[in-house]
Amino acid sequence: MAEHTHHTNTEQAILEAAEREFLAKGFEGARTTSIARAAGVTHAMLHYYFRTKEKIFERILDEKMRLIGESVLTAFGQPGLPLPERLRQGIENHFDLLAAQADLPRFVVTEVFSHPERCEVMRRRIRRILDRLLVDLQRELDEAAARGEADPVDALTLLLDIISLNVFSILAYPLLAPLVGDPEGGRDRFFAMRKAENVAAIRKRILKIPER
Amino acid sequence: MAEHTHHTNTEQAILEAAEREFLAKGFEGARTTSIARAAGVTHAMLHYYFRTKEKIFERILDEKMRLIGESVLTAFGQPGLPLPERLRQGIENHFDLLAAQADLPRFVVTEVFSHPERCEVMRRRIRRILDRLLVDLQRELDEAAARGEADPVDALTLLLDIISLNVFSILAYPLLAPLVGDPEGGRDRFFAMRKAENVAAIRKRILKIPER
DNA sequence: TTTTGTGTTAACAATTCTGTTAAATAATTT
DNA sequence: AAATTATTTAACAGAATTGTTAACACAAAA
Repeated sequence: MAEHTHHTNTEQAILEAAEREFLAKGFEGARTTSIARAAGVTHAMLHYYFRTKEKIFERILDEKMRLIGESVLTAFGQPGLPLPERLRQGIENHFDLLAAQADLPRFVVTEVFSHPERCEVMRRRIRRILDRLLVDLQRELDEAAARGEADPVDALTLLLDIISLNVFSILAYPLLAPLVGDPEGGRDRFFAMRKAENVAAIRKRILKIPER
Repeated sequence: MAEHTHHTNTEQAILEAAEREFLAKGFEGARTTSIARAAGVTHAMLHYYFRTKEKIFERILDEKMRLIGESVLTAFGQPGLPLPERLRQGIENHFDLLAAQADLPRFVVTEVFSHPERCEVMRRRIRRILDRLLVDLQRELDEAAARGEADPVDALTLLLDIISLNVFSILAYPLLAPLVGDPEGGRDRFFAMRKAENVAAIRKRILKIPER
């Protein structure tokens, strides 16, 4: 039998089990009894610490929404490098952050994108982050364009391109992996390929069109 | 009251209601009673025509998986055009097909990506479609590269780039729309912008790097 | 007209799931 | 130590959900 007494932190155990359950099955699919079992506590404990299933879910969802937003900021918010290098690093960081939590994008899609009210919450977070990022990035893009080193591009557009490429790569991995590479090289190989491609695609996106 | 007798096609009514319910709420979230109510039939009729909730769901899911795969094929499977034009048309067709069924990508993500066995089914469909497409497309890409009109690119890689950009645009629309354009121009404006950007990005992806 | 088979209804059975409660146990304070 | 507070348990209540069944209606065939 597992330790059943004196969880110095029952609350934490519940949260961790809940995170796994909700990420794997979504809100509707998750079962509170299953969470309790996985946490090694009685079913009633869930209602003692958090009143309802919804309350537990909100804790998890909030944390994950924060993480998704944060990943964009920490990936791209490093000024001081030359533009191509900054972009390359940003894309790779962003990709790696997502790859480290590969079930996160699917969770956000299923739980946020379909619920307008949750979209609103997420949107406010994103807005704050973009406000910090875009001005800066746009300036760099404009400067590079002025120097004739790059085509003029809208910063938000470019960022959406990056996020599209990265998120879809992670999201669709279970579907795509066997299509692209060897079956046993697997995950790492696939991720390496897609990461490189996403960098290459964005590099070219800002490339100055050669005059004839 | 609605017509309650002699539905010449009760089965169809159930399927249509089920499609709406499953697409909106997913398998776990969907309620058979809710489907019955929406179809205007008794709850027991669902079990008369289809034995279980699962059976109804499979019907819908199969149809939708087919549609997603088909959209790629019908969009890109039109040879005989010059490469850049063929790509532009392919991307736009694919985008439009998805936009016409905007809740489809989310449905596939929630219901397929998280279930390995469903992934396997979907993968076989995709494989068949790609086999028909890729050889042809790769040849065109190679020819263009040989003529010095384009950089050499792997066809599957390019196709994944396109699908990433298009799918994410549709998928994340509820989240992104207010971030990008005016609030009232809304959906059409957002879609038009993203579609144009995706074409532009892929165009540049195959662009030949200018020699200095 | 009787029979037969399909479609339909209403009520119900069985399960599952969330949330509650009262009592027991441990920890903390006084 | 006594009292108070916090945590845990076990049993249960209530609701919702899927699936079943027996009776019924109606059409077409025999």
